[in-house]
Amino acid sequence: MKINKEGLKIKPVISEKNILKLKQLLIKLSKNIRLQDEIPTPLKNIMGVDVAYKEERALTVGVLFSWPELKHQNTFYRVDNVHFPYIPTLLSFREGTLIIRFLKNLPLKPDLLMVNAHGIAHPFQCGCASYIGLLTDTPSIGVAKKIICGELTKCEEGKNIAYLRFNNKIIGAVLNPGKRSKEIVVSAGHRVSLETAIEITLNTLRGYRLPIILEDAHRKATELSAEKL
DNA sequence: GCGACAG
DNA sequence: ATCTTGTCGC
Repeated sequence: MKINKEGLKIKPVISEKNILKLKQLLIKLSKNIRLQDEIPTPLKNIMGVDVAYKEERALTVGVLFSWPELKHQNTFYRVDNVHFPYIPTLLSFREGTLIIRFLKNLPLKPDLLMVNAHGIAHPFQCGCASYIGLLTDTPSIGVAKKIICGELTKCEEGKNIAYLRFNNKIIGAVLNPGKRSKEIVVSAGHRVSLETAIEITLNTLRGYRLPIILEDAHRKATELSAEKL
């Protein structure tokens, strides 16, 4: 049995009953999400966040980039024990909680957050990016590599984008639709419109699959976890 | 009832 | 996500 100064490192088993309650909580929280643009003007920076795991420990990273220059400004990180398992649709309670804890201990408050997860393009309309935005009252955008729910609308003529529809509402957009290996799914998290989320995502693509901000956050999370965990 | 299911 | 060799494609 693995033990450290923080106590027993055991992934808690979540009961079916509690899973249902958490799903209901997400549905309830989704009603507080605001989808109009409420970002600082002018927008000065964007922080990309990511988490790397090693056994039952997690290293959360935040990379701050200036906007619109997109220059790296700073890197912050924090180490925690993992307290929740990965359960499809409940990523918020595993990773979201870690990122929120990280953000609340930062010496600054980013203008906008970019998260490698879904925003409202989620079965309960409250993915990890929305959850983080709501609980920290910060504008947020979700960018994921796979669709978790919704159906693709027809790709507009000449455009490289298709919208995601779920429950008869447009919940997100897929860039590079078709080739599943390169597509990315963009959705509003909180206090940002889908149009703005798409525009910012498109303007942060630099030849990698994900926005440079998320690629950088992911790379630093991996590097730091190898060194610190 | 069955299958799908971000990181 | 993470564990990992060779391998397919631009």
